[in-house]
Amino acid sequence: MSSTTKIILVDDHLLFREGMKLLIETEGMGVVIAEASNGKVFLDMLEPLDPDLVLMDIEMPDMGGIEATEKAIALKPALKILLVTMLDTSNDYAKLINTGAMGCVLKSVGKQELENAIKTVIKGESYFSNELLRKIILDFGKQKPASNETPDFANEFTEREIEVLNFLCEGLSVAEIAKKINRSVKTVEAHRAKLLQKSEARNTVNLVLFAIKNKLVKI
Amino acid sequence: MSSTTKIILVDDHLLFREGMKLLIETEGMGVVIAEASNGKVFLDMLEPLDPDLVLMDIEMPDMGGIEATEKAIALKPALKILLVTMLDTSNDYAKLINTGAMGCVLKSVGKQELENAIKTVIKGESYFSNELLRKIILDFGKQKPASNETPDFANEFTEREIEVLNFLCEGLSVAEIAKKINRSVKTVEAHRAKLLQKSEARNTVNLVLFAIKNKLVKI
DNA sequence: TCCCCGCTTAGGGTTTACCCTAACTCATTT
DNA sequence: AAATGAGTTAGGGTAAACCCTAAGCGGGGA
Repeated sequence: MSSTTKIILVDDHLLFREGMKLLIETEGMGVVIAEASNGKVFLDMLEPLDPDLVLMDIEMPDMGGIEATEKAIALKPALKILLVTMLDTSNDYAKLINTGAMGCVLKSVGKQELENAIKTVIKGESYFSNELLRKIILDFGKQKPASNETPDFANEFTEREIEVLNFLCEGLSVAEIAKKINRSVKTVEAHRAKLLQKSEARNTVNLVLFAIKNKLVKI
Repeated sequence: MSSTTKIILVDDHLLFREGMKLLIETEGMGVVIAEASNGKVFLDMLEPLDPDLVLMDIEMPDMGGIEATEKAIALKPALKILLVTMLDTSNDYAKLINTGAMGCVLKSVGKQELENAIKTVIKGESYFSNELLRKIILDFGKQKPASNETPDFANEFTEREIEVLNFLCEGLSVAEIAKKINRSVKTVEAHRAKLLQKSEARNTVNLVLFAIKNKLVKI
């Protein structure tokens, strides 16, 4: 990799590609050997051209950067792809991490950071813009507390039913639960029957799966 | 919050607390109104002292920073906590995000970044060190593909057993499974019995919970 | 080649789960 | 005061789950 880095640009905006090409080549970051206007065009040129690095936009017609990256990595696992994206609210940024891309920078980065990102990725290390990292972390953080909140279903069950449901989800038998809450086996069975009815489950396994899927219990 | 920021330091190393206190007060970031050597001591002083900000270490004896943060936030949801940690491999950094802490910085940060972090958190925004963000993202990225791989337990079960296990985890009864795979009810029951034995589960619910916890099935 | 062992298959018998019904309590309504 | 309705309690009977035993099949080793 001591020779010039061979780069393919993938972006649906010609102007952006031209600007990037000029920036990359005047700053000596590498040489742009090809350009593609979407993921499909890029995948067709991947085999013959064998680039060192791909700068890939995410929002593109026909095939976006996420899908194109996944398919390209499936073909060439060692290929280094640096995603380039705008920071808006429409994307699921956490998804970027698992595409196989070695990094992701914002379109708003300066040439210094872009050069840094390219060098880092070429070295085989990953590079993600700090702003992007922060956004992913915050999104990630917001999801969890939301899922910790009591879902709608919780209102549909009585206290006893929830108590029994929790024991059932720990794997206890009805007899064991009856002993724990000092009630007859038949009573606990009745509570479970109510739970089955309300959750439209056909048996205890379905009930437990229902509770897990609706996050009524912690496992 | 226009007056001086009241800060509690929580760290088991006296020297670190003294250094931090000196740094905070000479740089005018706030005033350290109390110090605690672990999470328990801190929680006892939280109610009477009512701090604006808590600088909390993670690795501490008796009660660590993660648990202390969760308990403190449960008591005072608006409390601003800035975690301070070393960047090593033993921590599950992704866990930090859901503690309720408003931020996390590394012990290696300079006074400029610390001041920045404190001001950001006091404003009500979150602040996480870039190095830490990067580590979390990388861990997060590594986990996903790993969890898609077949776990160790998978080798312990035969093909038929795995087939039956998957149906059981969908909530099907033994009779339904027997019909699906064109075998006698007794045969399917025998497979389930083997599964129960191998997973040391006492009943089907426990077996399903075992499979879910060990990621043997997708739910 | 024969033996051994694990997988798959299945039956008999006991325990538990599941369904239907129903009494009692208590808060709310008429 | 009587009626209503939901929650908790529990029994009786049937279906399913669960445990023990065992035969047939097929691959690997003495």
